[in-house]
Amino acid sequence: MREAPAQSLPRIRRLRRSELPSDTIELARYLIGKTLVHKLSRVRLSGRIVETEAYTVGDAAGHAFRGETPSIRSLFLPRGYAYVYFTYGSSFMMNVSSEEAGVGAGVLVRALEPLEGIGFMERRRGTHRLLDLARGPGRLAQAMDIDRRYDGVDLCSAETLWLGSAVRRAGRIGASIRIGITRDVHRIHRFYECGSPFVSGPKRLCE
DNA sequence: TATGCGATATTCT
DNA sequence: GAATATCGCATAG
Repeated sequence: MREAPAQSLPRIRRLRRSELPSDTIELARYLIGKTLVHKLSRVRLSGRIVETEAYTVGDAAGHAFRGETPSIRSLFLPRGYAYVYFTYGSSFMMNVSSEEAGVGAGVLVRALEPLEGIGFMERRRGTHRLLDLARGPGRLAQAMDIDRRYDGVDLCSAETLWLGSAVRRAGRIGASIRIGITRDVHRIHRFYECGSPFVSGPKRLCE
């Protein structure tokens, strides 16, 4: 498998914090179509964000619901910081903090369309199936080599892991209930690019 | 395609 | 001890 030449992509510009909407749900929608970039010493990994979920203030499904503890402190940073945690004994997941300092809320990045470093992602994931590289939050973190080292980093200024501009306009954005939660299940806080095969979850949630 | 289950580790009760 | 913002494999249809 050969990698797509990076020069075929439009230049990816780092997003400034002032460009990020200061509301959790607006940020979740805004991030669809934007890029997540991880610069390693020899490769650059990047992918187009196609699926997110919002975990707002007062949301019983959100980790910040019961107040600040050391393990979730990154959710209480200003918008644009990474909150990375480990769960189910096997998966890391990455959120983007989404409110002002001291307020706990975030956006879970659930799926990417791989753009750069696809060979590296294939090796990390142990598969050559493009659709399975970053479809789902745990797979995404594994493909992008994201773990707790990145908990608390500023995605608007970090040298290694950052949010970038869109390489092409997002299609129509759909909304649905969220996946894998047991509390506040009714909230329509999941967003995705309609028709993208890189979106996770059952088909009935992708219309 | 859809559903079910076990694995696994960190955190909170 | 219980719960968990999941995954991958198994099985049935």
